[in-house]
Amino acid sequence: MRLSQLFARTLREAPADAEAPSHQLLIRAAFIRRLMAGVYIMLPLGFRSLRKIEEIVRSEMDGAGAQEIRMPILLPSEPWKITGRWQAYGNEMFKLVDRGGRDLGLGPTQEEVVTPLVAAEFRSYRDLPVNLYQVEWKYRDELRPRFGLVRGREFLMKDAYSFDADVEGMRRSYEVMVEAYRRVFDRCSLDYGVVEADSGLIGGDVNHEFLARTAVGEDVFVVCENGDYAADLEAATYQSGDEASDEELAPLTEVATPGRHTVRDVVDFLGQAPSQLLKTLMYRADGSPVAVLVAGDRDVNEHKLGRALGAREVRMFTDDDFAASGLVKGYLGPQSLPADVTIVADRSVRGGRNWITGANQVDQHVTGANEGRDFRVDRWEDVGLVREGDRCPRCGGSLRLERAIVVGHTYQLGTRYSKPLRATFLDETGNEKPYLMGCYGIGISRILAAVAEQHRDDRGLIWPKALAPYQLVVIAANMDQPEVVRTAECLYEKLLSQGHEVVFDDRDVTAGVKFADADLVGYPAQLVVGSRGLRSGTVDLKLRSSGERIQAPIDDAPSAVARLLQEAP
RNA sequence: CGGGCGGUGGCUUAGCCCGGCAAAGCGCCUGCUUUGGGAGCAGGAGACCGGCGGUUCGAAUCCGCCCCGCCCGACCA
Repeated sequence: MRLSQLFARTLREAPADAEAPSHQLLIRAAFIRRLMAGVYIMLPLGFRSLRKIEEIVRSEMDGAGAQEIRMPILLPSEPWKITGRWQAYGNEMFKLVDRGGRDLGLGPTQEEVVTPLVAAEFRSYRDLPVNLYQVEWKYRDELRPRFGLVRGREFLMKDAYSFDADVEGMRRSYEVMVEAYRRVFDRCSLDYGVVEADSGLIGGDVNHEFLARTAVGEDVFVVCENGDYAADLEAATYQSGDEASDEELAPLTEVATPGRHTVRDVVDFLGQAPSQLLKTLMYRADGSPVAVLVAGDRDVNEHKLGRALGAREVRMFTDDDFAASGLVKGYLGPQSLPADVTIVADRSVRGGRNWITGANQVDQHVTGANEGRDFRVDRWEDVGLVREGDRCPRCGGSLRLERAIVVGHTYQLGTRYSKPLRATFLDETGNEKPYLMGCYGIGISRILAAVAEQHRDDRGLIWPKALAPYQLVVIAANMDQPEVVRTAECLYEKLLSQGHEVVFDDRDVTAGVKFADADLVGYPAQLVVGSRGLRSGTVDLKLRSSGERIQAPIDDAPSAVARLLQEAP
């Protein structure tokens, strides 16, 4: 490809609406252009890199025994209504109505398509296991699209679905996929980790996220300083100091706290630490009222709360809920909650004594509140949100919060979909049983952003060979000198014929522009033909990743390029 | 959806407080001069200042409503 013809106009300055480095560089280097929030056009360079990722994923999926199919994006609503996800996905699913008035959706994921498909075709345990995958654009009306390709409303995903006859089989299929995922991310040169995660709307029990470490990322995860624990923030736990305080029990005393209804206001007013206040938060879990108790310096993890309660939907009390219940927002305490409220306390407050908490009246708090004597706890659960510095659940080491981009997520679904959709096979004894399923996603367009985020410097992108749109750029440094142009052209043709993925920068611009663009786009290697070298019969080679420059005789240039590319990461 | 910030030629921005000829750099076109790390000079094209309404003799500027985008948060590959 000649750059004079390539549909790629690089930008000297970052567009104002891009903040993340990967986003800015992908736009500046002419890989992508924004169409609207969370929706991007793939330009030739970006599309080539995206295809490379796709092919890596395909080869590893095929190698792991999965078979590629292609499922529709436009979906009927019925199976979604059966599994409850038509509602559960809510506004995150793009919904439309056809001319006949039927509800349709754009696919955010495809369990509801693949499960009935397999159930209709593979009816016997003899057919199992089977694993089907596709690479297709997905649609989710995200609450907040972010960082360009990192979280789009339209994104390219590889989704695979395994079907097994029993739990052991499902686990084996799962392991095979996890190993394939490791190879995919290794081949993409990603610095990544595997963590325990929350299964969200997909459901199921065991699941893992593959996280690419980045300074900007849509995801927060927790790691132990000793490296023995890592989990997504939504799933992370911590050791709670269970040792009971030996403090003497103080009497329950009301104190006036006029106008002070935030934790900060109250403890400052009373001259105490936030950890001494017992926060009482009202939730509705599948409709039932639940009070959650945590220390004043900790937040509730609603994902963990939902799981602890076995609830599908957990949301905080609205003002209407407060009005209907007669509880006083801002001055809640567990002492006088009605009997129909389930009181859930985070394990970390178990040892605490003499709490400050609300008095259930405006402008009143109490001190000296104690569990057992003054209030009851119906359930002790692990529902606290991990904070920086909490103790590791494995070793007690200090936990740290880091950001990452989730590039893959694997789930052991069990019968989450096969049961409601009545997707069954006949086992050895002739009994109908639901399939044991797994599902496995890789964000392909997201990998493009994650790799850009991890492989760059202040000059631009630094693509690993496996993902670079082209391996090499041949730069003619002096377009006014026919000898230079002729030599560059000749080398370009030769490299092309040898099968290299090479572009020829034959644009009529100054050398500086070409060098800057070559660094910005991030070709792994650059070959520079200029009048300076030509005098001594040489060309210059540069490795983008290390900045290493060498000279090679013109005749030897193609093999020198091949050797240099060998070295490139 | 809540909080914060923003929308002015293709891009980055100034102008907005304090109303009075829409401006600069980059990019683009023409010509000349240049040519190894985003060259120089000269000329040129390109903007109903996000939209609608209001105030005013006069609105990019003031007021109201709406739309769009970015960042933080709640959700996710």
